[in-house]
Amino acid sequence: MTEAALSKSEAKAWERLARAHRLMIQALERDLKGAGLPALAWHDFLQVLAGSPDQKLRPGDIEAALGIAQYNLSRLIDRLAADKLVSREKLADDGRGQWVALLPHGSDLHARMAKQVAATLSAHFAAKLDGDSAKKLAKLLGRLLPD
Amino acid sequence: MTEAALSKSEAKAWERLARAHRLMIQALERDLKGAGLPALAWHDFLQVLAGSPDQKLRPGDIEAALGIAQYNLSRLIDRLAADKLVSREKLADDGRGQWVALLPHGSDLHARMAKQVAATLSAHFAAKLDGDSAKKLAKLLGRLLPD
DNA sequence: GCCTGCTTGATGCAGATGCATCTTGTGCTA
DNA sequence: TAGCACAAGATGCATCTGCATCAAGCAGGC
Repeated sequence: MTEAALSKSEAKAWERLARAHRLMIQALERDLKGAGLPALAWHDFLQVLAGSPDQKLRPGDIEAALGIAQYNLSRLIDRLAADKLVSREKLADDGRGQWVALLPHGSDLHARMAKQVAATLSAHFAAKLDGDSAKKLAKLLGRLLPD
Repeated sequence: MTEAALSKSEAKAWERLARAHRLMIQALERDLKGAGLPALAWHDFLQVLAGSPDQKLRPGDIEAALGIAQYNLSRLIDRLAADKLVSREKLADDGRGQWVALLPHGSDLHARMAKQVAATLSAHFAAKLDGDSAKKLAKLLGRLLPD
């Protein structure tokens, strides 16, 4: 950190990115709650599991996919498991590890949540991006990501 | 919420937006902590105050500017006030209201935090946007915001 | 086999957030 | 001016997050 001049447009881009993100998150949480569904974090978690080949993953993989902390994930699994949405299965060949597997009830819930999330994204996000704006936006945002 | 089909690029745009935001927030919090500075929320709060004409604002204005909840802001002010960064001043003409005013110590802290935030944004955000990408990105994101 | 170090996941505790509700003060209206 | 609705903030309580640390299992060298 020697000198760190941010141009006007760079500062504005970050400001708007943060603001757009906050507004969308608020809309998503509001609509989920309005539909009597759990918080967005549960959707994201279930989504990752549902998208995996065998409907089950190691905690470390979920952690990486969601970008959340280990201790945080551990307790998130606790809560989902308490609701019979997922199950923990001990690994056969490594006594430390476990699989987190999606249960039918969890699959159901994911479907309902995904539908609501898609509806909110459609109404408050996609609807504001005409033509190929979404594609352009995705491309620009891609530069900010690793790889 | 009848039918809510999201196109591939729309879904990808949102996914990347969320991911880029998360990574930047993590970098910002990490670097602030590494520099022995408070959390990003304090920076944003101080920033709003520092940018106001008289270095003081009504809680409602801060709430709107930051997009955070009233009860949340109330306690955030508690913490900043406890550190002598801001002061609460009773309104003369309305016994319910108050001004939240920036104190010298708060102004100092804001300057240091802003410097660190700019450094992190510069290194992890701006550095990845060449040419007029930042401007294009800001423009696209602008469509997602109200007004 | 046994010590050492590493990996996986859990947990006690403090701080932050969300939610509902309460308190205090204003202004309007009858 | 008494009553009532409404606005501005604060607060009790439950949940969630962050941090440090811990327990259990594994792997490698000796």
